[in-house]
Amino acid sequence: MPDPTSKVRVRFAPSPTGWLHVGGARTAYFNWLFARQHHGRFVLRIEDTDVARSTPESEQAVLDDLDWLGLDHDEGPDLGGDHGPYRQSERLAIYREHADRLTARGAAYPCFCTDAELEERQEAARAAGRPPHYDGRCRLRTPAEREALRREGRPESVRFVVEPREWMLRDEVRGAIHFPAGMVGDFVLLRSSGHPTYNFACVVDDAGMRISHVIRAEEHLPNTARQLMLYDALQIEPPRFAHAPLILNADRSKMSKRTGEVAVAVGDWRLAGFIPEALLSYLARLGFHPGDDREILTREEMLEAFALERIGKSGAVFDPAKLRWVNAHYLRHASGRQLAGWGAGFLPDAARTATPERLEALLEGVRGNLTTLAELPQELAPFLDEMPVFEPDARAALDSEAAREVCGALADQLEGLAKWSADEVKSAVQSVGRRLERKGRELLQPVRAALTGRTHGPELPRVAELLGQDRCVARLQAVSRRFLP
RNA sequence: GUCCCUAUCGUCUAGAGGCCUAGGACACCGCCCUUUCACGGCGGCAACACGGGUUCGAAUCCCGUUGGGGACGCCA
Repeated sequence: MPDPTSKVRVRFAPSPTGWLHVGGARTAYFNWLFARQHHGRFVLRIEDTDVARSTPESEQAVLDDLDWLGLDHDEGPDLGGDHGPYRQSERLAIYREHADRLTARGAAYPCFCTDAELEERQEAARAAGRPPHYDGRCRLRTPAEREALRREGRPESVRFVVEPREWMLRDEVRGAIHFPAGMVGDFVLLRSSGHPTYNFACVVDDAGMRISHVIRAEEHLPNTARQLMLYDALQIEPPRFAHAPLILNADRSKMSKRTGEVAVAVGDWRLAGFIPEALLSYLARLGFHPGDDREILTREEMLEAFALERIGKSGAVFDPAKLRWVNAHYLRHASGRQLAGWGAGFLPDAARTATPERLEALLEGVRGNLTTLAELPQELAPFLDEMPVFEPDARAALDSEAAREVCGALADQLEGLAKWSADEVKSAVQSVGRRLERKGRELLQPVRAALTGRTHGPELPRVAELLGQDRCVARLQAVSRRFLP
């Protein structure tokens, strides 16, 4: 519950130009944790100033992914709040007002350079080995020149006057960071379209929305210098900043949409059968350490353990293998009911139509063999279909006189059973083993293969229990008669 | 090119001058448990980038080199 007296206000500010990706999910999680543990407010702000790339569909997708992850916000475009609107495209007048104020004070000025001119000069500067900054040529124009340029119909943007001084940031995770003078040139505040640029909108909104802590990824570190300048010019106390390390590809480049041998979209992991708890737990440990040996932390445990000072400084490679391990861990320890909820979208029709009790029993039976929910159909199939589909190694395990003999003998034994339980089946198998003088792999592997068509799965007595007497007998008989579909 | 950040096993990381013969986890390998596979348990492999300082003592502090990354945009 947000506490109205808490001063902590954090935000997650995605741009709706695609899907939520894992880096964004981690940033959102860190912000959410910080807000919740300080009983503050978690604000969702949509940064849709890039008109060409922003779409309502994308905004909805991001909202859906956050919802799936269970990262609920307190203020946002969908909920409203006291500091809205929460979509930057709806705050244009606010940016204009601030830009005008800065211009009136001489802290900003109109710029009439065109894209082509800018690009040309930038390239020239690069070629000459100079920093590719704006050369400031519109800064000194007289009012008369400006009027003339305006009449020519040239595009008019607003640029910020960058003072020749150095800046210092006290980052909550990195400590003091010095930005020397001359690091950046006069940058654009308002585009000729009237839309603000990222740094300007970010500062105006963080200030306007009373954000106390900006927790975001390291890629924004150089931006912070510009933002500090803006806070200073606007005479606003800046928030505290915490920059988390980047999430990296296997080659240590920034994990992004294009370099993808690994899925980066949260939605892709969801579709691949990963559960939100596992994804969040894994992501949290990328660049964060709880201070003890725990590898998997639930949301509640993270609420206890999370601290800005425990965020690391160096980039972290995203390792799908470890995510798989975390996911499998959650699945193995889940109840049938939980699994039924998580796995709803992955269940085959035959499982959907089963009674809840039957479904939960099946899920608890197979959970030990699951890494992702996407494996549900194949793991469940032996228990749902009339006859199993035999995998190659199961066929191989059954391809001997000895194996068929075991199956035949066990079929007879099971057929005569008056009571059907895991224990009864177990002793029947034991007695067949004794009689035919077979044990271990020689005995159990053919039985498993005959019953399920596979060489791995739940413990045998449990398999038998879930399958029922008739199907067990039928399957063993089929194999003993060399009848493999 | 310029600026900024960063540097411990393949990967995620612990480590705040002596507790370090560098700990945990994933992955990999072996053994045990289970009359099978998996799960689990136990064990193994495997790292302080390099060079200078400071100090009685450095993975830890300082400087440099190298590597990696990010940013330099009317993208965010």
